[in-house]
Amino acid sequence: MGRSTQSKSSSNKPRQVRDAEATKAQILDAATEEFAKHGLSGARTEAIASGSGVTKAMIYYYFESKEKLYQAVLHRLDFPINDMIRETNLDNLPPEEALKEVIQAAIAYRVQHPHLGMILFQEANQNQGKFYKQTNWQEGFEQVINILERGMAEGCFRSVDPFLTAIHIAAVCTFYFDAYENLKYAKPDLDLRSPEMIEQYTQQAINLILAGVRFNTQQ
Amino acid sequence: MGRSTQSKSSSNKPRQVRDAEATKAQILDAATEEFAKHGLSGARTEAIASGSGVTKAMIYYYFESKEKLYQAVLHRLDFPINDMIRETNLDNLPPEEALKEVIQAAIAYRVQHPHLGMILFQEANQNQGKFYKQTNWQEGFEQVINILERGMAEGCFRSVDPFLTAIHIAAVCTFYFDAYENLKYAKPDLDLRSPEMIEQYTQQAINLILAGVRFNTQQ
DNA sequence: GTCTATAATACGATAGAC
DNA sequence: GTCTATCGTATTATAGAC
Repeated sequence: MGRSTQSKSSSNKPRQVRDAEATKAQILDAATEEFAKHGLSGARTEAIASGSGVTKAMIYYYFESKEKLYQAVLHRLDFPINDMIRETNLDNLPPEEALKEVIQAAIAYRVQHPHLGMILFQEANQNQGKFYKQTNWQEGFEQVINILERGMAEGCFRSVDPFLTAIHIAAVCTFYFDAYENLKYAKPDLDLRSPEMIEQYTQQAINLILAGVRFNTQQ
Repeated sequence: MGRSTQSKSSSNKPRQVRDAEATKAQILDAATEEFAKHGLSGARTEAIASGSGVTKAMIYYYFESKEKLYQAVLHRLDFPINDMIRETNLDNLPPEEALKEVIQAAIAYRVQHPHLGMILFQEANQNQGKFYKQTNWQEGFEQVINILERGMAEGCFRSVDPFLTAIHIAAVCTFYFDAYENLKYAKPDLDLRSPEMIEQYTQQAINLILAGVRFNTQQ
């Protein structure tokens, strides 16, 4: 039957205000959420329109087509995290510290961009990463691999496969958010998105990964 | 424009063979793949029909509606892994061994059911776990938590939050498969689905998790 | 049990007024 | 820059022949 469009607390702001950048941003926000939920093919332009408080026609006015809008969403999510990671100047930190920083940054970014993970999964499974290729997500990945290799060379990390271990680290940083709606049923009394839980989750992730890669002779 | 239906190597078997169970199974197989890619709302009944080599009408004949078919798919994926885990009789194994067995079983199950992860993610994000609640996935989760608690009590695991650590273990066991289509671009020369890579991935996962939770005084 | 044909609606995209 | 109205097609679901 198709899902009920119409929904969402369609922002009842008086539109007709002619602010191009604001409108574009509203569309992108709503589109990000819609594409995360349903992927490129499953997303409904009407849902994006009502979610952003504008009409469908605006989407085509600014973005030409659903596919172009999708690419714009991907592109907007692309760079900030790499910048974040670059800023902390990881090469100057000892490998353990660098790894901790990356994990913290990745999780913090995920808190700010809750839809990122599902967008990437939709992209992988629906479009076989066709659009993903055009993005720069690889970069963050390479960073982690570098840290792992440096840690092994310096003797503070045990011998691991850096590529597979980087995948595992990415897994730990993203799964919590992507599976949230299912996980919440396991502990109905807990608010998994509260700052306290996120903080605990971050700590547990760091502890697990660092203990997992550390070369343990002493202690 | 919608995506191009029509596709898929529509099994050119001569139909009209009247084998109810076989037809149902074919529909469920194709539906599993389609729902994994597009979720409940995004899935196209025509794609499921052509993917299973029958007509749309058959889907409604056997499953009444798209939503009922979706629930049937979820239900079919539900039990086997819990059985698998139960069979190995984890309570009789030392915690480290038990954890290793669970990780191996989970990954092996994922190899056999490549669409499981995305189905669960779609379910979480598209339907807020509405249908997930009716399944028994919690059970496997509890098993891992039990092992972790037992390991801590016996002093072979360090002090971890068992719930969050179980989430991290689940993450490591599923992310590799769910992100496959994106990950493959990072190492184009590698076949991430080859038995050798899966074996390496499994070993790395076990090593990382065990090292991550082990209480390390010696060695 | 399986198919073809079709009804009813949903959806992507555009035209044209303001 | 924004809206309403609408076109053409895609899609769910059903009716009815075989």
